[in-house]
Amino acid sequence: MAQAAGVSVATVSRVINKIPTVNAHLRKNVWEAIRKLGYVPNTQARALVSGRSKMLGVIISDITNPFFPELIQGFEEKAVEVGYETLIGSTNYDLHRMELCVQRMLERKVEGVAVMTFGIEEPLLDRLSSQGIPMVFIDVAPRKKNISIIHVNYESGIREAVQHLAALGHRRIGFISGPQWLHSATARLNAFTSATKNIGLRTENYIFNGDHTAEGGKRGIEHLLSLKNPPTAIMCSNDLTAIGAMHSISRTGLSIPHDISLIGFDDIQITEYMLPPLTTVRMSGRDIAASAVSALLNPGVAPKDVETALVVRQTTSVPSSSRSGTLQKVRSSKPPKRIIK
Amino acid sequence: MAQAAGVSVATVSRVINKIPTVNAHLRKNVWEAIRKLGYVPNTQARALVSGRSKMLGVIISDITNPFFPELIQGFEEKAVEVGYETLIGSTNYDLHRMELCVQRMLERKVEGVAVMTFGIEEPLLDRLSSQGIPMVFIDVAPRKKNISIIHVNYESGIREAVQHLAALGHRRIGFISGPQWLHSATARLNAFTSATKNIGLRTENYIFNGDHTAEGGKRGIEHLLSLKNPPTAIMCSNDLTAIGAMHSISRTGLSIPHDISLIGFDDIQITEYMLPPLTTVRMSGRDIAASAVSALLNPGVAPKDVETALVVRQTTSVPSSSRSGTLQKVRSSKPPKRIIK
DNA sequence: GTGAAAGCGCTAACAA
DNA sequence: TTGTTAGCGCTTTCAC
Repeated sequence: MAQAAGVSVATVSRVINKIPTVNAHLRKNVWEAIRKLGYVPNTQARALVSGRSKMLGVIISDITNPFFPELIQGFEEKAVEVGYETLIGSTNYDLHRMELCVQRMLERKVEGVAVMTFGIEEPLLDRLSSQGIPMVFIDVAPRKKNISIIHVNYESGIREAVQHLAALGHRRIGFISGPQWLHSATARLNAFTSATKNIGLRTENYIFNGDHTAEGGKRGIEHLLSLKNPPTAIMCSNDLTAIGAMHSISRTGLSIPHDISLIGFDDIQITEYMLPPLTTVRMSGRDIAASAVSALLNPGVAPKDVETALVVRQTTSVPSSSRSGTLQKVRSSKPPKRIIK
Repeated sequence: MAQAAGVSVATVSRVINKIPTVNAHLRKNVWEAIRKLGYVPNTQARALVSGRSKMLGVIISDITNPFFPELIQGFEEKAVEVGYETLIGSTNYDLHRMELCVQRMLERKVEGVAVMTFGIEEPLLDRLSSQGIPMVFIDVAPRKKNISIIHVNYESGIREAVQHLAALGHRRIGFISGPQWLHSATARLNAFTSATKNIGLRTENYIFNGDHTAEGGKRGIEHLLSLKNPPTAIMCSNDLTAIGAMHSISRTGLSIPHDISLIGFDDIQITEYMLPPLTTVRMSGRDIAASAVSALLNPGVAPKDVETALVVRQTTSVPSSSRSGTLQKVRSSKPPKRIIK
């Protein structure tokens, strides 16, 4: 290659790395030879000598969790943008696979690891940490050098959602939570509690402990609707829960949003295709991914928080009690059936 | 590292690569030193000297297509299983990004590329091909050395679906197709046509040209239901289309499956969460991924076909016309509303 | 069975 | 400004 252009390998290297001190003429020759020979620099060799692999790792847990695809795609896109490759590892909650992931990351000499799984074993973390590899976590992480944390602002979106419901006239708002050991779940519950308290609503009896599955959503609905004075609106700690809730509600013959309003959390892709499309609080996987990439590349600076926001679709409306009341006359209790043609 | 174990680097190499001709005693020493020092072999260096990167590339097009996550996850899993890393490139239908993807794959010296996007420019393909890099495509590909093709058996699943509908008593079955330039779409349409013809059904007037989007599904329904003698069951070329169809149908006041049966294709994750859960033909992204990985690793042998199969959920039932007829008394036209407690 | 040494394709010092 | 050279961490001959 070098001789094809009539120069030394060093010059080729300089041209490729766009070192400005190269004679314009030679530079042109080199580029031509590169094109003619279809030459492609060997990243392995560059990595070996420079000590920089130009790779970033992401570790995720549950591959069936519909939140992750957006996260991964966002990560990959952002990484490519700044010249990095992405190594994906999925642990599927399996400790052994988690170990393998860490090992792979170490072997490939990644320059940073985003741990998007919930929890990682200390010893594994230490292996990464002791190599000085920057890491980034969501919400919580052991305090260590070169570990940064992306904080998600659950409050903003959930407050918006609560206020949206309150503005619609709802006073009895229920909440189906996620598992209590999950930080992001308790944070959402807390955000809900304080948002409702702030506007003078009491919700103690309207909280059901779910588990972030559709099944949990179903159970939550069964419980909440069996109350003597059931809530007229229900928020769910994630979209999967809300979807389970939708199924359960529709099976009772009640209609959404007419008889009961529903709000999810996450805004996974499915939600807009639900019937009716689910109103939810958006937590952007892309934002988290972007924040993660820049956190890994700038280990010193604190990553910026990720905001959440209400996305109003069609599962919320005024409570049915107020519909027949004097205040509002919204529409007949069911839209008339319309047969095409 | 080598001196820590009191041996030469060559011996360490032999131990790590499990060359059997190493003294058991020394071997033990080496492993101990490895553990004690937390030594991790440098993959870049190994790749450089061995000429084998142990990486495989996947190129996908539309990152919002819900079919891909399963594909990618399956690929990654399978690749890790056989000791390979996965490089993902998403083109988003952008030619320039496709070029970048190919360039990245070349630079990282991947040992194979699965092109899961629909279409790739010849010159790009040649760059890969001229390096002797094995490639794998779905359904169609230029005939070249080291290019293999995974054939999807669309017929089997679609035939099953048609027969399922016919067995239920449907005689007027519609089809909302995908875009005609897409091979996988025309293959599905052909499979449908021949499956219906085989059992003596005429469907010429019941075929609508969709585009594999929910929007296309909506338009398809509007057209098909406006026919003088509308179909009692409709199959869709993919799940997104079926989801659009569901929305459209429900908006007319008709109910699924009571008034009209619906079947999708792909079995993306969303489908089981639809209301009601969508009956569909499963094309496993995992199977395709697994087949792709082994095709790349064994460029000689033809990869095995991927089968499709009907997954019966709740969007199909006997046609409403036969319900009130003499042949069948299935159930009252609507399940009675049941209020919990 | 083990070690010494060459060299994979590059980059970065140093010379010229 | 350009070329020469050492060496990144490993595998693989080739001696021993």
